[in-house]
Amino acid sequence: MFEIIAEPNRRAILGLLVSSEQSVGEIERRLRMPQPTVSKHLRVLREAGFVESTVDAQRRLYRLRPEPFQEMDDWLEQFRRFWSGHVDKLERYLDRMDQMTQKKRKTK
Amino acid sequence: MFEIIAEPNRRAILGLLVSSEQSVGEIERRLRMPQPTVSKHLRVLREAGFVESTVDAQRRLYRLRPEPFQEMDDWLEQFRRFWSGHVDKLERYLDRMDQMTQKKRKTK
DNA sequence: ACGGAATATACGTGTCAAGGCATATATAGG
DNA sequence: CCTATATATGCCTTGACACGTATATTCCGT
Repeated sequence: MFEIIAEPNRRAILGLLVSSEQSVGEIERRLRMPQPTVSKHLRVLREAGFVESTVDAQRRLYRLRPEPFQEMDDWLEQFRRFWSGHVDKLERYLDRMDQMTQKKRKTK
Repeated sequence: MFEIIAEPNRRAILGLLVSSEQSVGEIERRLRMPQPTVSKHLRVLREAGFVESTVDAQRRLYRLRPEPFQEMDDWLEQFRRFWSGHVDKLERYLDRMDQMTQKKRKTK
């Protein structure tokens, strides 16, 4: 999942789709990306579950699926706790205490 | 930044460091990862700003820096709006309306 | 059927990053 | 200084993946 969004073009595509579903051609024009490139990235995104597509005549419309984003959000959650103000400062304080304790042991 | 966390070993390292700062050896033992591998990944993480290190005799202690996580969180924010309940349902509804309108145009 | 629009996919190429192994470097104690 | 511990880095290999070009496939109107 994280490997998927590591690619900048795919992030750009996702950024477009968050507004509304779009066809390959629309993505192509808005991002100035060659059509085969668009299709290839969309395939990756589709297979990874980030998007789903529907057929509209010759057009394929792509839209976001929320699940992978929720999973990423879950992963990020642990770090959010880490960086929220109070916890952050306390952790650093305790780490410093811990270091001092260890240094005392070493010098013994 | 996203390319950094695309690598599973690095995510694992970050997952360890969220609890408390650690030395290379501790990471090595907890993740059962060869020492040079740990060092290499830590270097990548350090250069990308995810971690910072301090020296404790022969040991290098690594700890998290919050900024990259905050940036990722910001990026995810747009999708959070997308998947929050009400907006999500409304969007889908509007998309369906949009599709119907287009189909009517086509058949005209 | 044919032609056109839209898109998916095949094929080939070049780049790059992860991992393994070896070695260099940093720090401290005796 | 020597020895020990801890870690960083060099070198090489290899597989993954993005991209460009070409072609195949899907769908529809006439």
